[in-house]
Amino acid sequence: MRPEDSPPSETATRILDVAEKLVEVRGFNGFSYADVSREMNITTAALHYHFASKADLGTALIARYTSRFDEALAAVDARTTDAPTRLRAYADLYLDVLKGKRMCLCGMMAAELETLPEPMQAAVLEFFNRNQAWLSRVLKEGKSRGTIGYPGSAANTARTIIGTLEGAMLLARLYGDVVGFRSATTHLLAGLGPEASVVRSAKIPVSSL
Amino acid sequence: MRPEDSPPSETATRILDVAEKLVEVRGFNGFSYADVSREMNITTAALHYHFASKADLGTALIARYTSRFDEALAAVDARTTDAPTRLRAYADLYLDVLKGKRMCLCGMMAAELETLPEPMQAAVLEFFNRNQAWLSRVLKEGKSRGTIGYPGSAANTARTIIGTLEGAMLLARLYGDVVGFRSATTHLLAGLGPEASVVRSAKIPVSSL
DNA sequence: TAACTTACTTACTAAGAGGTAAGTTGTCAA
DNA sequence: TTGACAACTTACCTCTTAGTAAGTAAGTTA
Repeated sequence: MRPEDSPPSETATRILDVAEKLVEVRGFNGFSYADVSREMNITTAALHYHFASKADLGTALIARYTSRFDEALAAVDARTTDAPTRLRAYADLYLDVLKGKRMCLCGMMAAELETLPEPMQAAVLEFFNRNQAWLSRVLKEGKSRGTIGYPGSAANTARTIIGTLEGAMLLARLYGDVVGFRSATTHLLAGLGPEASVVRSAKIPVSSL
Repeated sequence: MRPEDSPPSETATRILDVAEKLVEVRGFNGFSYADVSREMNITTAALHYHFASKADLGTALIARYTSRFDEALAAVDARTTDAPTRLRAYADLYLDVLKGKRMCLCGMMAAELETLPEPMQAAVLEFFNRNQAWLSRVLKEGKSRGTIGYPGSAANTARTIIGTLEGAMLLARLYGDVVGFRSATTHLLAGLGPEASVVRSAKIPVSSL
């Protein structure tokens, strides 16, 4: 077994690349070490050398995905201070993943959550918590500057945004078109205009409390 | 093997019940015949008697789920003619499934789509097509009566609605609360008020075309 | 140059997957 | 009362799964 905490070797990186694609297309329960090994001309034993167990591989996948997302969000922060533009940029991050019949890695794992080993479950939750925290921050800033509006709490709205984007990805992949994803994000962001702060006089009734 | 096209026996129904719950919690790739047999005090061979292959079981699951949904939609149609009320009722259908840490059966299978045998893939797509058709009809009726508004095509809006609800379920299950789901549906439906027909003067810029 | 490390391979194992063939039991119609 | 059938069980099979143990070739370090 290879030493821990050392910078990931080139092979380890390639394994993560192949495995990530497999998870995003087939899910964590939908691929095996054999699939990865086949695509790499390497034995499954070699995979175990780099990632002792499948759970370890899964945890590493989520960790890398999360930190990439963190970097992307930091880049968005650096690029603009305008909240609506930041939200649009956030939606575009999902768009990048979607190309190539893929789902968001963590969206996929969220669906399979109950079957995942506990450390992976915690890591998936952490990914969404970070997204929610970033979005909440942007939403609050936007509201205080009057560029954005939403009813209820920022945290709840953030969660709604994430859910909408994950769902839009699911459907876009199903129908094999990116156009549907675009219209969904447009609809979503349009609903976050400044006027949305006002609680709408519910034309559409709220059912059972 | 049992004769086909006969009305499903009581045992077959129970198998479907148990399997459906397993799929909604763990996914189609996340359970085995052994899991079902364990929960039923029956052998796996008996399962094969009722459903020759796992693919057959999966197809039967989707068929039953789809026809139940069809019935529910027909019931909504019978209950009210008001488009906004119909949409709210539609969202409430998802809410029923969500209780008990479950995902929509077909939402789950949509995530795993690439790993499913082709007949199941077709059946999943059919489920979403029917939902889209029903929603499109309701949306068009609502628009013509001025009770509902949306930009772009009814088909695209319908797909957005489905995606939003599926995504909201995913997140609600992840965080173990139904409240988030409610706020997501409220946000969604609020964005379908009559004034939404007007193409908004995009406060939030549309990025790359 | 001996000792150690890294990055693998070969060759295995146990458990679990989906699936099958043949036999058993109970019910019911002719 | 017999034979046919539905609804199973027992006892298997084969393949795939994750995982392991032992060995090896190519460096690297002391």
